Amino acid sequence: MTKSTDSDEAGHAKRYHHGNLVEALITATVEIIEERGAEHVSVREAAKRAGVSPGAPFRHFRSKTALLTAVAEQAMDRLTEAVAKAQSKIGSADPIEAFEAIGQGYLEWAITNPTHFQIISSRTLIDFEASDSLRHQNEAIRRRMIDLLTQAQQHGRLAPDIDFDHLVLAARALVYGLARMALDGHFREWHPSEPPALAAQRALRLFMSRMTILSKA
Amino acid sequence: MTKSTDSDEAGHAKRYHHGNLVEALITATVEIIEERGAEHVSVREAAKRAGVSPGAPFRHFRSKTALLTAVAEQAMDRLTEAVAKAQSKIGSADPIEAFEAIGQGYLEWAITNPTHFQIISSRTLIDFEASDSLRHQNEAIRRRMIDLLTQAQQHGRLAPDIDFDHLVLAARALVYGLARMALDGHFREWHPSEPPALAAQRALRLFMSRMTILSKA
DNA sequence: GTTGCGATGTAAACATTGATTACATACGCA
DNA sequence: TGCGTATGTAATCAATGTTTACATCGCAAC
Repeated sequence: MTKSTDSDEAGHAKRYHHGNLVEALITATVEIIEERGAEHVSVREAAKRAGVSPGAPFRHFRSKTALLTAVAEQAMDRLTEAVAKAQSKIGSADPIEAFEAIGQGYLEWAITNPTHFQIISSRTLIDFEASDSLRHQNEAIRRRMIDLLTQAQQHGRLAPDIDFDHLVLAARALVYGLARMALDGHFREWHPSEPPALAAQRALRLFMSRMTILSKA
Repeated sequence: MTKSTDSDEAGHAKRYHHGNLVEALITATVEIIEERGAEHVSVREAAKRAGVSPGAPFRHFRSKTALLTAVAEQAMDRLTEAVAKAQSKIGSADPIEAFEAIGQGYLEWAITNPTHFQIISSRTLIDFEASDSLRHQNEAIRRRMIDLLTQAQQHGRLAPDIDFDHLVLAARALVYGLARMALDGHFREWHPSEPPALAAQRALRLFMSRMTILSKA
């Protein structure tokens, strides 16, 4: 059978202008990260998958780093969304429960989406400082955590002798550490009957239970 | 001034055989990681710094990954040494104190030597599974942590209702998370008056104090 | 409609990189 | 002394990031 025009994999007619190259490049890049890891992304490969010439990506991204940063921004949007959803899911207004929900939402998302989490947490492949979106969303989550713990402290739900700043630091480090351990394959030696995501959840639960005071209700 | 022979930067006569190329390449690679990050190491650059042709490194390392893995092995040796020293430094035989000393030694080393820690914790640039040395030393530290907590439990120094496996996981995640946060620049927003290494120490101290029971002595 | 301009693509080129191959040299042991 | 093998060089290859000159399309103004 003959075709009047060339076509790409999806069967669309191959036009000179792609129409949605930015999105296509980001999608292709995510695919490559899934297959080979973020360190082994190549712009040319992404261009090829988008059905476009090697130079085309540079019309939209100043550099390879800029492309990867765009991927990170998309990923951060999804993380923020997942964290928000985890918070709204628990009806409770209890600040401790809300705080833990952030951690659980973060953890679940990071473990379920290792590809996206990998690109977010990398600071050598992307230009974190140059992206307002990345910095602001990161800061927003951090501030929300501090707010919730401040509320908890005011309600007498934290041990009075506890150092507030270092508790926040420990909580963030615990969640971040669990997520990165999952990503870096540190769970390979874990009990096979308990999935990593569940183990991480329980470690966080343990931490919260020892650091906080149960509500009187 | 005239020289009878060519010489390298250090002034040694340039011989056809380098004499200690393996070490020189590892050293050069560490330098490059310090300057540009582990992702941007190039074998050719390492060869140039060692005063040798671009193909020479491949006589000693099958691939770029193998070179980076060798760097990781050297780094892991030093980490093991630092952890051992931190343990011997505290005279106490108290298992809880020994456990915390491991964490503090690990943390201090990782924060003081970000370059070496970076290459150890990367799992996409090196071939962790292929290196007996890396796997064994990693496993040794992990086993030592479990041993110490087991002893602590037997001496009644852990809360009886605590889940042992998840405590070990949380402890490891906390230390690993703190180390990676320092490496990834997450401490930039921290109080300038308290250095990151100290803040991390205190977060770990807080964790330990809430998870364990004070000795009667 | 036609025109024309800016946005978006292509093709070709360049320097750099990881890796291989054929050849050169020198160390150390018989 | 002589020779084999470990270790180096030089040349080469394909892949990559990025730039430049040119081609094509989309769309607003006339």
